[in-house]
Amino acid sequence: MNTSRKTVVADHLREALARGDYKPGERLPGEEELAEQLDVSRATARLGMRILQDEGRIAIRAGRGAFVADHRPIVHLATPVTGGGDSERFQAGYQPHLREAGYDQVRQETKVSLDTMRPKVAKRLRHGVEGGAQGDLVVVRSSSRFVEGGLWQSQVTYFPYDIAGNTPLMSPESLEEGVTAVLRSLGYREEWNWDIVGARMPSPDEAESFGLGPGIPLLVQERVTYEGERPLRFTETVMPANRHQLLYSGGEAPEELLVLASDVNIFER
Amino acid sequence: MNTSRKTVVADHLREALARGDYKPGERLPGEEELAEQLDVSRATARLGMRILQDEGRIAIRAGRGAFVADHRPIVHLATPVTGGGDSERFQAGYQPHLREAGYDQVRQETKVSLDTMRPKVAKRLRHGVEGGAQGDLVVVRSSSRFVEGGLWQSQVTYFPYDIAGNTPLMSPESLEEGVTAVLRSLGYREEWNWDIVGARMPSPDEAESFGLGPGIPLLVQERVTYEGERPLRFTETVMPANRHQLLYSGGEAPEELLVLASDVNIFER
DNA sequence: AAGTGGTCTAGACCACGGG
DNA sequence: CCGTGGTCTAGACCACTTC
Repeated sequence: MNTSRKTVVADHLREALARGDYKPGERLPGEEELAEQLDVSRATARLGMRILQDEGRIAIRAGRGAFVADHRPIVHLATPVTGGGDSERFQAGYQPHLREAGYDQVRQETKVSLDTMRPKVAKRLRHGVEGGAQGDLVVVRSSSRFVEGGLWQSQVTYFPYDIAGNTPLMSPESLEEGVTAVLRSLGYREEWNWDIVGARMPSPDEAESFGLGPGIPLLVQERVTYEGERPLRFTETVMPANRHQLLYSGGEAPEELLVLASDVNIFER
Repeated sequence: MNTSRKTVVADHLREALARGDYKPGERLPGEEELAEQLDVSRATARLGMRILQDEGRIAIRAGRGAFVADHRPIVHLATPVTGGGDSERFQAGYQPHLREAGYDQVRQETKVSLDTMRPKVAKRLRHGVEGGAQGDLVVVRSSSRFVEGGLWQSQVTYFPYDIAGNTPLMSPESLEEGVTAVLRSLGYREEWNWDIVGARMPSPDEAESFGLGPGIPLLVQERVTYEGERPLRFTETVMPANRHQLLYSGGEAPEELLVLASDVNIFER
């Protein structure tokens, strides 16, 4: 059994939270106060709080204090369009979806560049293509989505140059109709795809740009779409897991029940 | 710009790792040694290493030292069976899949209990059902999968009692044929489903049972399957993100390319 | 027993946020 | 300005691992 002093502090707080002594968003006792209450040094109280922070249960802000974390992830429909018109609620696009969830001030920045493939990209886009003349060139579209001024989600899409070169895909304008539609207008059909979903902790840069403290992982989704055996694009989406969840539906799901799913929260007990 | 001493330590290590000075699994300099090299107190060196640990880049083991983290997540095909026979490589089941990935000593423990629905469970299983006599009862199947002696993944499935009561689903034997097949033999068809995928940090209990240090999030997958509008089961799967990734395929994906996807690693740069 | 990380203290000073 | 967290030190002792 672990009865170190800092564990005592952490357990003390954890129990208080479980009891509901403090509501989400509410401020907790400060380091000094806790140290006195539990008769430990301030450093130890600090270490104890740090544990709760690493668990994602509280958010500590310098000069302000510690606050109960409030995770309300938004659900994104990730199921590819294969199934036809799935749910209008989600199909309408990213921004309306967010607005509906109560967020305002949604903004998007897109940058486009031309680059040679990193090994990681090559591994995903090279299949079924000879490494010909421009076989190493990719069009890179990087989009950052901001909500209420903060970075919300970032997405990078790589297209083989012979598909996207000198097309609307190279314009930094946002693609209102969606990538799939633009590709189709260029004569390519996204017939099928795979998604890989995983999670990891943010790098310092990522933590900084997303405004994340310790205890908040990133959800990472990689998607490659194909026409036949030919890869059309590789998209990597990175989003803080306290604000995002992915929804995959199988079969012909009635919209009403997808809406139910969109209300799910893995942080719920 | 952050130039605090502990940041210097962290950056020093991060650069060394990026340079490839230490390979995955290799031991790093100790706290004392680092402190001396960089002319900081041991406590500061410690804090610096802690940062790298929280990023999931190194694993620190008491009495041993710090080691470069080596994340090699296994890809699990999560796409529901809707599409028919997708890929034999994955369909064969969990254990062979793991064995193929080079792991031995795979074991599974299943416990079955009868319980009343928590609110979370009710929210997911109540739809399309009147809260009748036994409407609150659920059959709970908890499975823990162990690999090389350590907890690998844990899964809890809830069935409405009027579906699973007095059936093979209440036996703690593992269901060789899979839940879907057993349900079918009981006259239920899993016509469609939704999955919600998210990530969060482990609780102390979870960290303990999975053997996780700081810096490793959990991947959480929730799945509810339906026949028509009736929920048949709710499954929650929890797995350490450094060892698991989920694969969702859309369209009729050729097996060869799914195999390519199964080689993807989000930790790659 | 030696080596390495884990915990803890007391005290100092800095940095940020809000009156 | 004050309160709060952020960083850092020096030194002590404990617990676990390995030889």
